Order: sequence, then structure tokens, then C-alpha cells
Amino acid sequence: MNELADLTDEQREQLLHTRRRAIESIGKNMDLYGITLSIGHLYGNMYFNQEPVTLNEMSEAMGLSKTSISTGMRTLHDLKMINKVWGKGSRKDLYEVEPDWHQNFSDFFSIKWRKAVEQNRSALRKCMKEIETLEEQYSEDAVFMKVLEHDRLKMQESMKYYKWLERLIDSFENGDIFTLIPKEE
Amino acid sequence: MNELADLTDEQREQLLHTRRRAIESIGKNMDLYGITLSIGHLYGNMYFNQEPVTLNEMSEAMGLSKTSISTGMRTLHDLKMINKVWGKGSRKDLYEVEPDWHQNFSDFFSIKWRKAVEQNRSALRKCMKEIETLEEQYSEDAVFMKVLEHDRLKMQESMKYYKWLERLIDSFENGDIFTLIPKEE
DNA sequence: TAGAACGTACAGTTTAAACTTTACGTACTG
DNA sequence: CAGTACGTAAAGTTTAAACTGTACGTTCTA
Repeated sequence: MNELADLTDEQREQLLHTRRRAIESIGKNMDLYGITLSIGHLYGNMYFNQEPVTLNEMSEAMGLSKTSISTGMRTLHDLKMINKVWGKGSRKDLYEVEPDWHQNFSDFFSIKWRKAVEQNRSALRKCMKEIETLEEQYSEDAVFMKVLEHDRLKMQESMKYYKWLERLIDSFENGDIFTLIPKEE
Repeated sequence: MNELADLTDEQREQLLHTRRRAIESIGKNMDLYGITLSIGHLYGNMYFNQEPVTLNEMSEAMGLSKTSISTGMRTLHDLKMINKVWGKGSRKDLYEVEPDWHQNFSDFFSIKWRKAVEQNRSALRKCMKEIETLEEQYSEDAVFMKVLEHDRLKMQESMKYYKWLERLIDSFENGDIFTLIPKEE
């Protein structure tokens, strides 16, 4: 269970103390991924573990109920930030952090941003259709037409942005971004 | 005050009904920017306005207290998603949406992600220093050394990612991203 | 200079999120 | 086939966030 069992008490103490700063910082800044502080800490605590962890282990380590850890793990798993591992003879679920953070980042954008962009594009498309219908209907009414044109132009501008964003997300998804901005300097 | 005053009741009705889908969608998906749903709606409602709006106008339009609108406006302003405008003879604060969404996106990353990356890098740097000190101290202890090395390698990997991410953020901030992925297809 | 309009700090209230406890379905074990 | 361990759904509780109402400082107006 405890991969630090072979260390002396003093060593374990020093190690955990040293790790803490990194764990706290990583966990805290995961709100960027829309993740709550305690789930961020969960991830941070898993970060240094060499071996995959179980629900019970993390529950005990963090002083949270097993249910909380369970839902936290699912959240992290949905975002592909941790992996479910099939371990030896254990019938417990085992989890470990996905070590490739570049991949992490890409997945996050694919999952979250792609969905949002598609929803907004769809809504804008429908809205523009309706505006165009109104423009046909009221083509004689100069005052109304001016307002309608304003709305249409505004949405066309937004559409341009969304198309650009989709190409950016594409580049994350297919890895082209790492040609444009290489992993190694 | 009301830029739609010159329209007939029917026209205004149709227009607002048509706009609503876009407003809802835009507002809803702003949780990606760490923004609450109602502030997202505030932004969505401002989106179509041709003229800058005041606190009172939006308060009435959204059925929220002026205080709520005030704090919402500040949040949006901090993220540079809206601009404070100095209008004619009015002494009310006037706000309008920043129309350049590419710029919006860049600013968001500069503000939010840059800070997080710097914090994490700083924490990791300190943590690595301490690990190295321990490695000197316990250089004879093979068991402990193995654990320490594992931690150090893990953090070095993370540092690579953060350096990459900083270069990505740089490209947003200085606009290079729009050379790599052009606004126009 | 008194009075009104404006934006926001602050304290209090309501609503939503996080977390726990209990209970249940499933899959191993003897 | 009972008995046990495991993960999670569901309901209940606690904690935090969102929102409101009041009050105050500032700035403009008469």
C-alpha cells in the first residue's frame, strides 16, 4: 500500500514536507480547468505517487469520505487527467495521473471548448437565419432594417472568431500545435 | 436610453425573441472563462446593444439588483471583456462589450493562465531545490535516493510543459498565434 | 453649501454547491 | 449460496457562493 514504507520516519517527514508546496500550487491552480479546490488537491496528492492509488488510500490521506473521492476521481477521469489502471490481483479500482501534460492540455480543450464553440455556432447560425427572414419580411422598413443589419454583422464577426477557434482546437487535437510551437525550445 | 424605441412593439418583440437564443448560448458557455451563469447572461445581454449601457438599464433589464450588476461589470471588466466608455454629458458609468473576441481570448489567457503557470513554476523550482539538497544529504542511502530521483524527474517533466505553455501564452500575447493560425482561413 | 444621483462596500439572506451518511447493486470468496 | 468488499446513487447536512438592501463617500447641480 504505502510506497514510502521503506523510508525512515525522518526521511518520510522531510519528503512530504518538501512535496507539499508543489502539491498545493498544482492543486490550487487547477481551477483553470474548472476544477474545485479539493479535487485539485486530490490530483496534486496523486501527482507524486509512483504507484496507482485506490479510493480508500486517498480517502484516508485527504480526510474525505470515499464518496467524495469517488466523484472527484470521476471528474478527473472525464477530463482525462488521470487514468484507470488494471492492477495485478486487486479488484479495487486503481488510478494514476496522466503524466503527459501536453496531452492533458490538448484533451481539455478538445473536451470543453469544442463543445462550447459548437453550441454557440449552432445558436448563432439559427439566430442569423431568423434575422435574415425578418430582413426579407421588413425590407421596406428602413429603421428596422438598420437594427437587423447591425445584429447580422455582429454575429458574422463572432462567427469568424469561432471558426478561428475551431482551427486552434483542431491544432491541439491533431498535434499540429506542437509543430507550430515545439515542445522543446 | 432605449435604442429600440423607434421600432413597433411587434418588431421589438420579434427581435428580442430572435436574439434570445444567441444570448442564452453565449452566456451559458462563458463558464469556460470561470464566469458565473448570471454574469454570462449579463454579457450576453450587452452583446447586441449598439450603444453602451448603464448599471440601471441592465439592472432593470435583467431583474437583478444594481449591486449585482455592478460587481458583474467589474468581473467582466477585469477580464477585459467589456470596456468602460466615457459618454457625452452623462455622469453614469457606461459599458460596452469588447467586440474583438480574438483579443478577448488572448487577454483571458494572459491574465489567468500566465499567473497560474508562474506560480506553479516558482513552487516547483523551490521544491526541486529542496529535493536536490536532500539528495546531497542522503547520497549514501540508495532507497531514499531512488524516491528523490523519481520526484526530481517528475518535476523536470512538468517544467518542460510549463515552459512550452509559457511560449504558447507568449504567442497569444504578442499576436504571433495569428501568424501560425491566421484569423482568415 | 445643501441636495440629489451615482457606484460600491458591507452585512444579512437566500440559493447552490460540496461533502457525508446511509443504502444498494455487483462481483468476488469460501 | 451466504458473506464480504467494493464503487456509487440518493438523501440529508454543512459550507460557500450569489444576490439583496442599506448605508456611505464622491461628484455634480442649483
